[in-house]
Parts: sequence; C-alpha cells; structure tokens
Amino acid sequence: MSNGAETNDTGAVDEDSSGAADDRQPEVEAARQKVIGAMERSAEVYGLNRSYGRLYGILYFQDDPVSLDELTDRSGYAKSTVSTAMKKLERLHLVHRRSVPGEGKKAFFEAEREFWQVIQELLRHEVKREIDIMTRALDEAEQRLEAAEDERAEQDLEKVRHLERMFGRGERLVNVLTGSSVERLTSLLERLRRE
Amino acid sequence: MSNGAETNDTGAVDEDSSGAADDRQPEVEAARQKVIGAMERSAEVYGLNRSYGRLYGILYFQDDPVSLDELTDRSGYAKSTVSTAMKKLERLHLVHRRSVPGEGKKAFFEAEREFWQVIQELLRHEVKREIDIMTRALDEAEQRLEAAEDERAEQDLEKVRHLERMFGRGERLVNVLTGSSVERLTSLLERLRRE
DNA sequence: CGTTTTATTCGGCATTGACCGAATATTTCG
DNA sequence: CGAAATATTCGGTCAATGCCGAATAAAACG
Repeated sequence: MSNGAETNDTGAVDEDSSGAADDRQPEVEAARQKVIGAMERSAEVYGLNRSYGRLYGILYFQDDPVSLDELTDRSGYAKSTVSTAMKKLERLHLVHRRSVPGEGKKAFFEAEREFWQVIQELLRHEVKREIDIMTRALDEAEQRLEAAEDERAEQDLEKVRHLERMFGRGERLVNVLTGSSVERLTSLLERLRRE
Repeated sequence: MSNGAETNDTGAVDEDSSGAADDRQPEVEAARQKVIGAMERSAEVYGLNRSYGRLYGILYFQDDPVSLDELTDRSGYAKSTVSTAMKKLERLHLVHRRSVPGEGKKAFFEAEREFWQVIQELLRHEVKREIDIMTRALDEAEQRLEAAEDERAEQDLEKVRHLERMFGRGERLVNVLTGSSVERLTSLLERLRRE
C-alpha cells in the first residue's frame, strides 16, 4: 500500500542512457507521475489492475529494456508480483520480453509503445477467438432450432440469425483491421473524416 | 451457485407472446441455453460478470419487456442482485428500462439487440471520457516538461508527445465512429474489404 | 557437475466483490 | 393521506483476487 509516493524512494538507481539519477528534477518526475497515474486509471477502467497500468507506465518511460529487479525497485511491488504481472502484460501484447546478450538468464522488458499494434494483436487473438466460440454456439443453436418445428422455435431462430449476422460483420471488421498496416488505416481514417 | 441447470425450475412461468410455457420443447430450450452460455462466457472475457451475460441473454430472447420479478424467477438470482445488475447493464447501454402504462411502478427491461448501438454509446461516453482524462494529464505533463530545461525532460517530452498523437488519433476515430449511422459504416466496411 | 544467479511457483494473509435476505425507500392507487 | 406494491439499499457471508515472502525451479557459468 501507499504506492503513490514511494516510487523512487530507493535513491540512486542507475539510469539508462543519460546516466543521471532520475529523481533529481522534481518537475520531470512530477510530469512522469502524472502520466503514469493516468495510465493506472485507464488500466482500471479497462478491466485490468492498477498495478499493471503502473508497471506499464514505468516501462513506457524507460528507453532501454528494464530488468525484473529494477522493475521491482521502481514499482515497489514484490518480485513475485512483478513476475506474474509481466506474464499477463505480455499476453496482452503490452510489453515484450527481451534477453540481453551479456546478461545471462536475466530477463528484460520493454513497453510496446504503438497502441495500434497492441490492439491489432488483441483483435487477432482474443477477440477473434471469442467470435469463433460464439459463432460455433450460434451454429449449433441454429441447427437445433431448424430441426424443431415450433412457433417458439421460429422466433428464437430469428434472433439467433440476427446474432449471426452481427457477429459475421464483427468478424469481417476484425479481418480488415488486422489485415491492414497502421499507415493504411490512418490514411483511411483521414479520408473518412473528410467525406 | 449451480446456476447452469436451474434456470426454469420454477415450472409454469407465464410466457410473453406465444402464451405457452417455454420449457416444453427441450430442443428449443437447449438452443437458448447454448447461446446464453456463450454470452455468459463473453461477458466474463470482456471484464463483466457471468451473471450479466446470463441476464442479458434471458432478456435477449424475450420479445416483450420483462419485469424485475420475472427476471428474478428466470435467472435464479435474488431480486437485489438483479436490480443492481440491471443498473449496471443500463449504464453499459445493453438494456433499456421501460415502464408499462397499466403496470404502476413496475419496471420492465428489454435488451438492446443492436450491438453497434451499444458500442457507439460506449465510445461516446466511457471511452471518450477516458481519452479526455488522459489528454488532460498529457497536456499538464507536457507543460511541466517544456518548462524544465533538462536533457531528461527532452526524452520524456518526446514520449509524452507520442502519446498525445496516439490519443489524438483515437479521439478522431471515436468521433468518426460515433458520428456515422450503422448503415453508412457497414457500407464503408464493405467498400474497405473490396479495395 | 556444483554453484550462483535469476525467475517462477506456492501458501497465506488481507482486501475486494458477488450474492443473498432483510430492512428501507419510493411510487402508485384507493 | 394511508395502504399496497415495488424497487433499492444495506449488512453480512463466502469466494475470488492481489499481493507478499519463502520455497522451488530453471538457467548460466566456472
């Protein structure tokens, strides 16, 4: 607990590129914390844990990959907590695990900073899988309902088919979104806005 | 607990339009349960509770608005649970609260069956609000960093601006999506696929 | 192959959240 | 306005989750 203020209480942590400790300039640190705080909030809203937002935020501002130990220092969480959090963040494609040549087994992490990339991966894997499962359930339900000749069955059938149409559209949308490059999609968006 | 099988254990619940009890045709009921089960799963995946998926599913298959008491019967949950669940589902724009003329205070609910509608409302309210909050945090961070003349600040500034660009795009996307009718967007999607 | 370094898993505690039934508030109707 | 019908809130219980530190496993190194 009391995680808000103790982020850099360990004092002289060696810094990545500029070489200086990063709690020197209080304004810079305040700016970072502002953004990281917003990320924590976002994480919470989108169904994740605040800690994930925090950890992602820490990574976001580091130029070079960060080791597990350094992350535990910077975040204030226990190593085990960070380890499991990293596993989840990796599954969400929000961070990447790196290994650094001279550093043995040590694991390093870096933030994926292109959100569109993250969204695409999520669509490709999680969302697509959900659509597939739903589609299978709908198909099976449709077959059962077609077999049963019943007034009740007719009404349900209509509703099931409505769902099938919507999920079909969803699937096509996902295909388009995951099949295009970021550039193509942004230019498309621009065109859209002007039309 | 044991929610899977006890949905219609109360026997003769009066049925809406067709007039017949709906656990007569086991095939029809099985089809429904298949779909409702998939909805429960989906709810879970998208960060909601299984019970919400279940309640939505029950509503989805009813032609006419359903009262709280009937929902309680059909779902097996306590009235208080259903009440709070409905409040949340309303906030998510997944169900609408209706009042029926002759029925006094009694509240009725019906499912919003057009998912795109749901998504648009969600974008318009929740997502937009999140984007706004993040944007404010980023602006403030940017100002602080512009004030501090520091090598460190430069690097952070770059990253903050990167976030601002991404969220700016996100906002424009949300605007386009919420500003267009379903028809326009589906036809657009079709065009997109063919290009 | 043992030792060292590092990551992961596990058991346990504290917090949170879901759900319930009872109590309370609100609305409608006579 | 009082009584009846209905919805909501509240306190409590149980399960799930987050987080920790210790124990274990896995990998790299000499």
